[in-house]
Parts: sequence; structure tokens; C-alpha cells
Amino acid sequence: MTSDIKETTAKEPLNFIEEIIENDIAEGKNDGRVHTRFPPEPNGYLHIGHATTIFLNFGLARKYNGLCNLRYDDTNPVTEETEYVDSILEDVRWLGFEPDNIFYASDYFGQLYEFAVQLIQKGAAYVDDSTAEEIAALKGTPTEAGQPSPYRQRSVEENLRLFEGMKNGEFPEGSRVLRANIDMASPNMIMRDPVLYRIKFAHHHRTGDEWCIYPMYDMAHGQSDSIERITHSICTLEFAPHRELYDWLIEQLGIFPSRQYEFARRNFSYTVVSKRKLLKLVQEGFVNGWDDPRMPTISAMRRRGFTPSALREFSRRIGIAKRENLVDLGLLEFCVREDLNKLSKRVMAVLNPLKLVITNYPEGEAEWLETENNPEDPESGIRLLPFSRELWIEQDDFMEDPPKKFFRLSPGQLGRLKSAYIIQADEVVKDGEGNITELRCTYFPESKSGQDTSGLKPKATLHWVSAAHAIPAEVRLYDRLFMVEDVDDDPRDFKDLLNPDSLVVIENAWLEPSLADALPGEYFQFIRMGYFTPDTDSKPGKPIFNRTVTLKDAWAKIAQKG
RNA sequence: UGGCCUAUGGUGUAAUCGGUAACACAGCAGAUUUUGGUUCUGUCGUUCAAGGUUCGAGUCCUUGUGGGCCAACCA
Repeated sequence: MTSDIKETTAKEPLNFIEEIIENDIAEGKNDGRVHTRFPPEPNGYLHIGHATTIFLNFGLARKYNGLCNLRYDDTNPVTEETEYVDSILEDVRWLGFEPDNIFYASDYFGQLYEFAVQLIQKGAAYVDDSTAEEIAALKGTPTEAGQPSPYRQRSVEENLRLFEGMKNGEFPEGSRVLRANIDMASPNMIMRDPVLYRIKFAHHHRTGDEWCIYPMYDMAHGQSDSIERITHSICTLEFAPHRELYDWLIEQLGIFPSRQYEFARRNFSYTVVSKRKLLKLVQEGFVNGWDDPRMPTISAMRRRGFTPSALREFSRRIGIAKRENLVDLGLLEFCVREDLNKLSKRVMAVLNPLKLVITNYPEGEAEWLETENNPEDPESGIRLLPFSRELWIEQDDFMEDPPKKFFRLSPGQLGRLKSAYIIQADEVVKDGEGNITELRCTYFPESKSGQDTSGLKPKATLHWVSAAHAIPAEVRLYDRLFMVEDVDDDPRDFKDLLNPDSLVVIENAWLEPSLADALPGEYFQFIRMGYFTPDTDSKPGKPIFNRTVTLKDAWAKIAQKG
């Protein structure tokens, strides 16, 4: 009772954007309407940073009964492709959101052209014949004012004629641009007559060859927001200087006043989120594609076995603010474990097999033992596991000469085989080089799991699979992609910072037979080893599993300390 | 002698008229456990600096300092 009261009264603190929205609603701004948008450029796959932005924009719309559009910011045909368009929608949906509208900035090319004409007509824009270098030279520096272009004083008529000529393909690429007529001495560099339109004879993924002039970001983004009557246009901090231009264009055109708000983009430890760098990793073969499970892309995390709800929880916990940050990806691992602990089926798999023979168990016999599917979920039920004389156990679970704190199997010691019997290690069999090839044990028939009358108290419980029933599998173990925490801050080339052990492939793991038909999208805990999911490379008869994340490992910590 | 943003434990965020600096992760210690998992308990540790206003400052004022972004026909 009291805890219920606590839960309902303890309300989550608002982030600064929610405060702005609630103030706007209280003031009746936009008739209390909230409309956001998620505006990716389709020039790469979405990554973990986009995921937090998706949760922000779609989450805000959901929280305030508003709408959220997906809008592809496709104003640069040179870098944009439909492959990316498709993957973006798939990722948004996988995260649990259906856009209220799916738009493209390219839908507005006609309207945007009209806007540009309006600007020219009121003397707010002009065609400049300068080269890119000439424009840059007259731009000035942050501490020095720029100089006006020699083409700045052209008549409205001439500007109109030339801009139309640009549109009609009469001029070569790079020969002319349309510029806003603002203030070459503005302390804000963005306001020094920014380029609005450029000529590009490039094939656009949607409009084909219809256009040879394309609007710049500033000429497209705010106008698209306005056309869609977006109320809160949320972007990252590096666009803050653009806000002045965003507002100026809305003012000049007299269109719906969308408002821009900026938050700090997220940086993550041991990875990169720059699209340029991610593209390089893919193109130069440092990873096996955009969805290589080591990548920070949404498609990679899906393939690796992360859940949408873990990502959502992670996003909620890191919050939103305006300061520089480096988010510990360990928190994401925590969220993944927290979610998977509740929903994943417990199964047994041996990754580095050591043969174990139970010398007092009859040869050729097998019995099927009950085991629970998930102790965290009483609804999950039980299943049967085959047990027999020859088993596989984990190599790490036996030490011939163990340190004090090791309480798994060692000569003479007892161990519990999970859901089966207690055994005692008797004898080690070695090959000519002294490697342990087999462990011979005896078992206690009266110690059967669930009906144990042996009175024995082994300190460790081991996972195992019956050798005669096990199915072979490949298992891929992933570790952090980079060796340094803050990759972007490191002076070395980021490709020299890659972790050489980010992928370890185990070719000959043994799985319990129930895993034979597991499909991608199913989540498992390999008991004592971690969370795993079938990889999309799996073939019938040749399952491949990805390790999503390890379990917390207290023993590893102890062993490391010595 | 530019403009804008920003500064709270190791990390990420709270503290909504100026009123006991808190939550989570990580760390450490312990209990429980047929997963060295989970769960539970305890614990460590924080306001960039210096002045000022005030009974009282993370919050207000002044002056500094640190970090980030801006000079693509990228977004």
C-alpha cells in the first residue's frame, strides 16, 4: 500500500526539453500541440546515438499525445542511397515506433524552390558566380568580418533569371550558387551570406534527374519542419549556431514558426559513432558490414541480441542534457543483462569442451532429467535434458592444481552437475604433451537433482552436455571494438586503436539438443557463460550463436587479482 | 580583440521562489543461491576557482579558468 503511494507520487524529474514543452503547453502555444520529427540523412546506418534521439523524439510525442514524423533529410544525392532508407525504417520500427508520417525533404523540392524565389524577390537572396574558394576567402574569420561578394548587388530580375537558369541546367556544377543576403560582418559565421542552393548534376535516389540544383541543409531543414508544422525541432548542439539562420528564414518567408532546441550528442566509450568512421570500418573491411555485431549500429545490436527495451532503458537512464559527455557502455551492458535475465531461456552449452567420463554410470544408457527453463519466470516451465556416461564440461571448470579460492572441480573434489548428479573427480587422463584430455569421475546416484538424499554439499555447480546427444555449433564471442575508452580524443588514427580480440570464433562448441531449432530473435542464457542469440549466418544443421553479453563474473575478478 | 554552448562523485543525470546535494551504473564488503548469475544489505565518494550578496548559495552577482562548436557548394 505505502509503496504504491510512493510510486505514484515520486514522479520522474523532467529533462530540459520536457520543461520547455510543458511550459509551451501551459501557455497554449501551438494550441497545446506537440509535433516532433526524427530527421536522419540516409547516408549510413543508424547507430546507438540515433537510438537515443529516436527515443527522445518519438518518446516526447507519445508522452504528450503528439505526433512524430520520420523525415529523411535527403538533400545531398551524392551520398544518399535507398539501402540506407530501408534500414532506417526497419530500425525505427524495431525500436518500437511507427512514424505518424514518413516524409522526405526531397518531397519539398518544388516548394523549396518557390521559397528561394520568394527570397530573391524580396532581395534576401542572390546568385553568386564566385568559386567556392573565392567565397571562402571573403568569408572572414571568427575574429574578422567578411567582405561582400562582387555579385551581391545584382538586380532582382537578374537573380531570378540566373536562378532559373541554374534550375534548368544551363550552368556547370560549381559555377554559381544561391546565397542568402544577410550580414557579412555577423559575429555568427553561419549568417555571413550562407549558401542556400548549389548545382549538382547527380542522380537523386527519389527525384532521379529531375533536379540539378539542391538545397543546402539550412534551406531545407527548417522549411521542412515548418511545412510539416513541427512544433519542437530537436537537434544536436553543433547546430546551435544555425538556429539564428533557422529563425531568420522562417521570418523572411513568413511561414509556420517551428522552433529549434539543441541537446548534447552522446559519445560512448570504446566505440565511435561518427558516420565517416563507421563507413570506413565497413568499406575497408575492419568489420564484416554495417550489422557486424561489434558495430554500434542498431542493426548490429539487433543481430547481437540486444533488445529494444534494453536500449530504451539505457536511453532513459543516460538522460539528456547540454554538456559534453562520454557515456559508459557498461551501463548498456547492465540494461541488456537486466532485461535478458528476465526473459531468456536458460540452456546449457559448453564452449571449450573437456571430456568427462562417469566411470560408475552404465555404458550406452541415458536418462532424461527435468530442468527449469527460467528460474526468474515461474511461467516458463520445465524441459528434459539427456544425461549419460560421457559428458562435455567446460575446461575452465577443472584445475589440477587449483588456487585457494577456486572451488570448482579438482582432484578429489565434489561438484554438482546442474539439474543432475553430484560427482567426484577421480583421475586425469593426459596426452603425450601433458595436456588434459579427459576427466574420469564417479557419481552419487542418490544425489539426483530434486531428490538428493546424499547429504553432500559441493561448493560449485557446473554446466554440461551429454556427449552422445550434443549438437555442434559455432559460437562468436565479442568484445569492445576499440582498446581505448575515448577513441575520438586519442591523437592516434582510430584504425590503429581497434581491439584485435573484438571477435573470437569458437568452432567446436557443444550445445544441448533443444537448441537445434533456435532462430535469430530468440534470446538464451547459456548457463554460467552469458547471453546468446542465434546469428543470421546460421544454416540448418550448422547453428551459429552470438554472445550478446557475458554474465557478471565474480570469479574472473578474483582470478585476475590472483 | 568574435559568437554560441557548457562546467555537480570514476561515469551519466537530479536537486523547478536561495533552505539537509540525491538517483543509477561502476567500485568495495557481506548475506542468500543447484548459474562465482539473480536477489538483498552495507559502504566509499560530488558542486571549476576566487571574491561578493544573504541567517543560509550548486542555484543570485562580479571576475577568472577549463572544455566543446562555428570560417563544406556536408548534414
